[in-house]
Amino acid sequence: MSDIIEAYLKKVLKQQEKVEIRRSEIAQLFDCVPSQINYVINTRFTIQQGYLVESKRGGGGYIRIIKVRLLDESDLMDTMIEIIGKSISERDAQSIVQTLYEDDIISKREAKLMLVAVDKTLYTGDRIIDNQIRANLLKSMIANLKYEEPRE
Amino acid sequence: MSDIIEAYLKKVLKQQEKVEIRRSEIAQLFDCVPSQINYVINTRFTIQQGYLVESKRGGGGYIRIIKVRLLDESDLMDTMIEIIGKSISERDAQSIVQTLYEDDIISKREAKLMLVAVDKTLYTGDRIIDNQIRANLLKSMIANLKYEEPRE
DNA sequence: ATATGTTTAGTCAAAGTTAGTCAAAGAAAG
DNA sequence: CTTTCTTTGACTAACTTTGACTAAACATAT
Repeated sequence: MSDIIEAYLKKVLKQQEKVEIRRSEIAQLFDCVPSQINYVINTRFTIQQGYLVESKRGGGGYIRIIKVRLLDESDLMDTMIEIIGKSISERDAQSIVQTLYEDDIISKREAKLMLVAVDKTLYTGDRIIDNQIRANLLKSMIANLKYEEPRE
Repeated sequence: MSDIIEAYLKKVLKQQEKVEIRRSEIAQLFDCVPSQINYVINTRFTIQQGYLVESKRGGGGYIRIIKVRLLDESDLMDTMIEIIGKSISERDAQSIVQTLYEDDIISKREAKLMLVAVDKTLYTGDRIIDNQIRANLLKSMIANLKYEEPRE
């Protein structure tokens, strides 16, 4: 179900940069509870994945999803480094790598390398420490790409 | 039993390069416990045998097996993985990356990424643990470069 | 202006649905 | 007889669905 709703919204976003919905309407359209829409947005339309979400409650309320595409690669990478901060989950890290790949900043092989570097099973086993190591690695890798000649 | 399930999956993969199953369905089809499917996958669809496996749990979960093409240099890479073992120093790791680059197995950018991933300052600070993490990362990275996925 | 009611969306935790792990038991091979 | 491979199932982990409760914005009456 979540996958279907995600696909629907992304399809719209392929043609427009922005989509505005009424939560209850979409819920009704797909015959699910309204909060499922929040679940989809929280898991598939995060800033790490390159989406911005705005909403308003009350009469005339809405949820707006905007596909953000930073003009400059360097800006995008700076923003990502900021988002990563001191600690990051495996899932969020994967989203960031995915976004870099989709925005054509890294190749598929580079993406694979970065995904490996971010894999939780390879570190210490302690959640908190692992999230910090992951943040360190990911930030360093991205920073490194910034100062290298563009690929190909 | 395992052989039968293996044969079934490989038959599908002869025609499709990719197969997606629901673990419980296949288990039911062959009248075995679900975890038997994991056994088959772990013993017969490894990366050494040229298969990539992806999966997702929860509602709409799946197991996906993808047939990949191994690179010509994959034997050399296997040797490197063996040499790395359970633990490796930063210096030794650097020379392995260097070798990969000189042998034209990885690009300059890929080398840079790997060198970052192998940098001691990014881990825990404990030398023994760091050497283990480094070995895990490096082996996993090399293993992931061994194959090429079919087109999307 | 303020209070009250209505209409939205947000949160969170419990329940539900998959797949993963691991070790003990059983079977087959050497 | 011993070793290795396979089968099984109890337990765990990850992801999704659901719904009761909360919060915010707007509308209306006082």
